Amino acid sequence: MSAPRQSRERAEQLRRQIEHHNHCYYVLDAPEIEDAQYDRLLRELESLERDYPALATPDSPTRRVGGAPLAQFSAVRHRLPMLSLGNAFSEGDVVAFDRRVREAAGATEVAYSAEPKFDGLAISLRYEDGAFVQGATRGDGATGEDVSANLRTVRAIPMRLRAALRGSFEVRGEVLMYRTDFAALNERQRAAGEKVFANPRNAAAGSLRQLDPRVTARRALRFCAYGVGFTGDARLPRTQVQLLDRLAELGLPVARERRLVRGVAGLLAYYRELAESRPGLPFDIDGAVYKVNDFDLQEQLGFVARAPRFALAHKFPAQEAVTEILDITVQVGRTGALTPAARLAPVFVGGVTVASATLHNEDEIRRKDLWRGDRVVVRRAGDVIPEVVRVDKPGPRRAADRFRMPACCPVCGSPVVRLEGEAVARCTGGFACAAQRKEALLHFAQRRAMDIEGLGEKLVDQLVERAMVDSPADLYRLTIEDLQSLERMAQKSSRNLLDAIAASRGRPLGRFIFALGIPGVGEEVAKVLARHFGTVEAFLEADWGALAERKLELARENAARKRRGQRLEARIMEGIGPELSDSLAKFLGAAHNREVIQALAAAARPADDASAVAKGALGGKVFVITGTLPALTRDQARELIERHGGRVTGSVSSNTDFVVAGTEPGSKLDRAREIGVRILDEDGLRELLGQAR
DNA sequence: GATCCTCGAGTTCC
DNA sequence: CTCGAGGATC
Repeated sequence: MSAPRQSRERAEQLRRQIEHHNHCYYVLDAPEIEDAQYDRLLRELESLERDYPALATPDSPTRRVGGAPLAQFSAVRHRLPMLSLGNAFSEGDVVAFDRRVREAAGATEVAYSAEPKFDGLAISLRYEDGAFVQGATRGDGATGEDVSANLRTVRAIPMRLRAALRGSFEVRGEVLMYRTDFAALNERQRAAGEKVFANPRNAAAGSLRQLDPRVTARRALRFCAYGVGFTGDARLPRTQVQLLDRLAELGLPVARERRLVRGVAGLLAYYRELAESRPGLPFDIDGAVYKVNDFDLQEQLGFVARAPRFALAHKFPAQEAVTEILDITVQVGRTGALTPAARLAPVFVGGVTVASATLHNEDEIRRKDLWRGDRVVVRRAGDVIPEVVRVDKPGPRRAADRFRMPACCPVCGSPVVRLEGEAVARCTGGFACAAQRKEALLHFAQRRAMDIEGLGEKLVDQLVERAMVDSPADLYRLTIEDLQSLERMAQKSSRNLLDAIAASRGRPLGRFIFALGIPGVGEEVAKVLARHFGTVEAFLEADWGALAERKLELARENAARKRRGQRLEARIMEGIGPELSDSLAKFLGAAHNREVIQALAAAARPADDASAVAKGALGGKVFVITGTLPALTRDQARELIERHGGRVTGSVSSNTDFVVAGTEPGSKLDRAREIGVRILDEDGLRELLGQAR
C-alpha cells in the first residue's frame, strides 16, 4: 500500500527539518533547537517510515542509526590518490618551504590558505548527483576501506549536498571526535567494563572501523572537510580559500579556524595564534596546514613523490615525557641486524603509554650517551614511533649499566660482526639463526609478499621451535595433523591456515621475489626484476655481469644522445645499480640459494609476470618490421613480438608504436622518422622484451 | 663530487 | 615514521 499524500509530505518535511538542524548543529555550530526536540522529530520520522516503508529514502536521516553489521570492509580504490603532506617542525622549515614556492612562482609574496591540522582520520566521501553514496578511509593513499555504513551515522556528513551537482563529486576531510565526547565515551566504556581509548584519535579510529554501524552511531563522530578529490565537471573556485567557502555552502562542515594569509610572516603568525588557541579548541589538532591558495600555482608546483610541493604540515612540537631506562635489550631482525631497544618504565606520552623505544644502533646510543638506569626524555616522533630524545638525569651508571653490543648473537650464539662503514651489527648465523628463520618466514607470509593470512608471530614461533618449518618451502608441506598439534590450533584454525597457505600459490612473480627476502630487494626492486625477467627460471639464469655491462653501455649511449639533443633510450631495470647487481649476483650465484628458490617456486608456483611475458612491456603495442635483422628472420621476429603480446602490421601509421629496423630498410623507416615513431634495432627490441642476449 | 630522491629495513601501539 | 644508503642527475 502506498503512503497517503499527507504522510509523504510530512516525511519529506521532517527530513528537511532534521537535516537543517544537523546543519545548524554540526556545520554552523549554532543549534536552533534543544536536543529533546530534535529527538522528537527523528522519532516521528522513524515511526512514519515504519508505517510506510516506501517513505524510507536511502538518504533519510533515520538511516543514521546504523544498518546491519558487515562481515568485513571492502576495498575502495581512490579515483585520485589521497596524498600525505610534507612536514615542518621548525620555523626554518617553513621559511624554506615559502622560499621554494616563491622561486617557482616568481613572486615576492605568495598567498596561502592556513588551516588547523586535525588529529583524526582522513577520509574521502563520494557524492553522486549530490547524494552521498560512499565513503572510504585513506588506507595507503591509493586504496582504502569502504566505511560508508559507518559514515552514514556521522551527522556532520550531509547525505545530500545543498546544490544539484551532477555526476561524481568527492570530498576529502577528517573524521574526528570532540574531547568532551571522548571523555563521555570513555566514561561509558569504563562503566560497561569495556576497554577505554587512549585518546580521541584512537576512539575515532576505533569507532570508524566498527563492523557494526549501530555501534558507530552511538559514538558522536564529527567530520570536517578540507578539500576535494575527483570532482568531474563541477564548476569550482580556483583558490583553496574560496573552495572551502564553497564546501561550506554545499552543507559541509569546514574549519572555522581557516584563514587567508600572506607570505611567510603570515604563516608563522597564524601558527602562533593557533598554538595559543589550541587548548581552548573542542578537538585535538597537531599543527597547521598551509596550502598555496591559487590552484594554478599549485598545479605549476606539482608533486614530489607522494607529497604535493604546494602544501605543508607545520607540526606542533611533540609532547615529551620523562621516564627511566629499565634495560637495553637486543633484537635480531630478518637480515640478522642486531637492534638495541630501550625498555622503559611505562609512561603516557602523546596519547599512548610507551614501554619501549628503538635505539637503532650502537652509535646512536653512544651519541646520546644512554645508560641503563638513566632518566630520559621520551617523545613520539611524528606522533607514532617513540623516541628517546636525550638523558634527563644520569642514573647510578655502574659498569654493568653501560650498553655493549654482544659479541655473540643472543638467539643462536653465532659471532656478531659489524662491517667497516656500516652502522649495524649483524648476526652471522644466517639460516642457522632461529630469529632470522622466524623473521624470514614472517616476511614471506606478510601481506605485501605472499599474503598468508593468519600466519603470525605466535604461530611462526611454534613452527620454528618445533622444527616443523625451516624455510618457506616447508609451509607448503604442512598437514592438518601437523597444525593441530600446536597450541590454540584446533580443527577450524588449522583448516583456515592450510587454506590460506594454499591460496598463496600463484601470487604474482614480483611478490614472490619480494617474499624471498633478498637483502636490498624490497617491493619496488622486486617488481622491477619481475617485469624484466618474467619467470622464475629467467630470474635464476640471469647473467648479471652481462647486464651490468649493458647498463653501462646504455648509460654512455644515453649521455651521448643527450649531448646531441636526441631522445633518450629506455633504460634497463631502472633503480638497480652496481651495488644491487653485485648483491643479487652473489645471492643467486650460490647454488644453495638457487636450489632453495627452485624448490620454493615449485611449491608456491608464482605466476609469470604478465607485463614481461603475456602482454609484454608490449601489451597491445603495434610493431612494423623493415629490413633484415641480424639474428632473426622476419617470421621469428614476428613470433617473438606476438608471444610478448605485441602486434605486427605491414605499414607505418600514427597507430604504430615501434618500427624495428634492420639493414637495408625500406621506405617504412623514412615514414617512421617522418611521423616520429620510435625506431628500434634488434637489440632494442630484445631490451624491450626484457631479454638478455 | 655534490645533491636530491627513492627505496629498504626496522619499529611501536592498538 | 624515520634513518641510512643506493641510485639518478647535474
